Amino acid sequence: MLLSGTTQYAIRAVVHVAEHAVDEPLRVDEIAAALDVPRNYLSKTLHQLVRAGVLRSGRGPRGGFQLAEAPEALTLARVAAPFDDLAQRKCLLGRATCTSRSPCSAHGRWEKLSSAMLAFFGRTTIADLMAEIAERPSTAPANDRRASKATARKASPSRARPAGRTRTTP
Amino acid sequence: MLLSGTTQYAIRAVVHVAEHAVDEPLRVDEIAAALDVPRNYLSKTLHQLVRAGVLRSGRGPRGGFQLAEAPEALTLARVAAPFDDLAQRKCLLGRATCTSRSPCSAHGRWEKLSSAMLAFFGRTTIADLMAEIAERPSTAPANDRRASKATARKASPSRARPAGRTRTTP
DNA sequence: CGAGTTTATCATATCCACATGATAAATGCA
DNA sequence: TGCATTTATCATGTGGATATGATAAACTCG
Repeated sequence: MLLSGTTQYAIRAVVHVAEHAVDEPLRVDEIAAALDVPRNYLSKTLHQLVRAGVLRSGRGPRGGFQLAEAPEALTLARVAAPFDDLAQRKCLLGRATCTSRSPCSAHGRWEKLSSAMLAFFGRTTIADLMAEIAERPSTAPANDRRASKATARKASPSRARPAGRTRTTP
Repeated sequence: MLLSGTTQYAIRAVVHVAEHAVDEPLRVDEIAAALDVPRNYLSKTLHQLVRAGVLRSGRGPRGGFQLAEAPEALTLARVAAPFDDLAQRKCLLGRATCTSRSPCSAHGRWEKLSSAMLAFFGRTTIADLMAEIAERPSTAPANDRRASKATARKASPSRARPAGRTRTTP
């Protein structure tokens, strides 16, 4: 795999949180069920994302996970960082020191692709991956305005919560 | 890592064989020493390459490993195939079925890069990675000329062989 | 043939990513 | 305050990639 399983969990989880934890935090159980991923393992993974400043968490009733920043600010590189050293892929043959000064035999040919990959992870954001759910072109917004999500407010809560007063980002 | 450690061994080993096993086969001990990888593990790895039709092997005195085909015919994809399912990297999030019909959230954005990667492995050959030793541009290429090594043809054989009659590809 | 050399293969060992289950700690609320 | 809820953490298990060491099988050559 290109990314470790844990990193894939992390990206999918953060996208899911970004999409569904708009009003109130989302609990691990819901995320794990939605992604079909082991609950306790995901819990640990999410906690690492909290420490990395990608998510925020709270315990007890009304606890759960939310984004710590706007999805447009969360690059895949940031989400993957705690689990995967992406820069390591710069050398195809795994040499720790593979520079243009001391290149491995594949260096010159691989360089362009590896830079493109790093750029991809550095530029693609969680918001980019949310696009397809957000899109709802009934009124046909021309290009990529996923802001239209605002119209479809509050996608049906998968599990009925006591439905207390809605807390809007305390 | 992008490629598994074993795959990296395999590529480096095949390049080494291509460069040094021109007259007579090369023994595992020499390859393992040159690459600084565990001998028996490499032996097993090389054997898989034999079964894959990348290398040829022989036992006993005058045994060892040679290329089974011209280095121009050996793509990285072929060398990596026994160890690594490169096509699996087509989906960033690891979904088995991730097509344009049923795409993961990253599909559209990742597609171009993943195809470029597959193309790279399908087109780059062992000969390409030998280039720097093979090249002998006595007419001075301006920058980055590590090719000057090439002038010192046939780097000293690390271990003296009985030096019998040279057998040229039977 | 028989001795020596070299790959092929087998039986284990080690390490790490991934996962599980139980318990602790924090939080909200009646 | 005390109970229910939810994350945090700990102890442990499992499987596969990576290695190791020993033995078997094939080959060369005197």
